[in-house]
Amino acid sequence: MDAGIQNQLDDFIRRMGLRRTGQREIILKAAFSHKEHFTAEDLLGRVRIIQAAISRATVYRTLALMVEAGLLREIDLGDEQTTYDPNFLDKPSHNHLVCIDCGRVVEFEDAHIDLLNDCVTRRLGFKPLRQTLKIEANCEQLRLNGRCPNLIATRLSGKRLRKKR
Amino acid sequence: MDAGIQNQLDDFIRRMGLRRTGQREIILKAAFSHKEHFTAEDLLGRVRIIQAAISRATVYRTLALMVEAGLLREIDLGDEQTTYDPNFLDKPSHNHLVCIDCGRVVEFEDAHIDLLNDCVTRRLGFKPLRQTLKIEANCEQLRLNGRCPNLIATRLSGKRLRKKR
DNA sequence: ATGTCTGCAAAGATTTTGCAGCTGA
DNA sequence: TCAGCTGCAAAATCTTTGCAGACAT
Repeated sequence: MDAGIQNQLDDFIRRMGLRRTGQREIILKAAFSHKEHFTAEDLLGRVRIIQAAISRATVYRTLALMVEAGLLREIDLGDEQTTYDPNFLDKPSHNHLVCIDCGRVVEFEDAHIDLLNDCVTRRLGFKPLRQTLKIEANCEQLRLNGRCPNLIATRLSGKRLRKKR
Repeated sequence: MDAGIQNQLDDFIRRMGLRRTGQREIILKAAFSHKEHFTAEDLLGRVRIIQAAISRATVYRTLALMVEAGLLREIDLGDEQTTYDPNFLDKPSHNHLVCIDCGRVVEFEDAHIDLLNDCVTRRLGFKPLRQTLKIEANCEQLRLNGRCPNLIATRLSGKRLRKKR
């Protein structure tokens, strides 16, 4: 994990008159230990591997704190779960493409998209702050070759495709 | 409500081997009686005005049915509520702009955005199916004039700004 | 006739909260 | 010191589900 992230949270904590605690440090580390998106429960799982004694409530509270501090963003991948994305620090305006076939999520940036959305927003009389673009698409490889390499990987990993319930 | 919507649901029902019921008809009417977005609870409220005897469970089940049939789409306006948008039949690829100041939601279409996203998606090796774009922005009028006409309207209507809890 | 629907209430899943004791500044 | 933090369990939300009777085809 980038040390700068720790500093950013510390800054936020200081600015808001909050406290640095061991729990917050561990939860932060857990949240940024991977590039993958995660749910609250995922994060609790990671945290419990590092140190078992942290409560679910604290994880939820720290999650809200990290979102508030701008370190994390909630994203909607369409699978009915509240998902957190730790990659907005590195790529502040990235977008998501979700493969309908395998559930794989591709993150991508595109300056043209950003620019165009900016123009459209201004034309509507607003000053753009942030945009959220999700593209759902089919895997072209699956259509051409009859199989999607990611589909197999996804199944092996036991990850859910779409709907949870 | 457009009579075509009724037909579209009926077609779907027939195709899936389901049944036409009075409840479904009423719930459909309620859902498409306005252009506004709504939550499950909003819809139940509307339905209860028409006929009190319909249960919450049936509303939830019919909501899922209408989404399945492609009549309605779930959208995420960032207010932590599952919101349904009845306007995708009229404007199949419209986007949402949410005013951070007043919470107003502006729907807009833009062929350039659609085209560009299509290109980007193909370049990534996928065949685009649907896109979801939400732009959060500040009201330019508020910045320039010190007040946002919609802010007042929003407050008067008692609508929640962002966060529910 | 019979497979689908509905209403009800109970169950589920996820997230929040009240409170007492603990801890960082 | 003392306001903020934590853990726990209970509460709160929102949504789904099992079941028995009703209904559409």
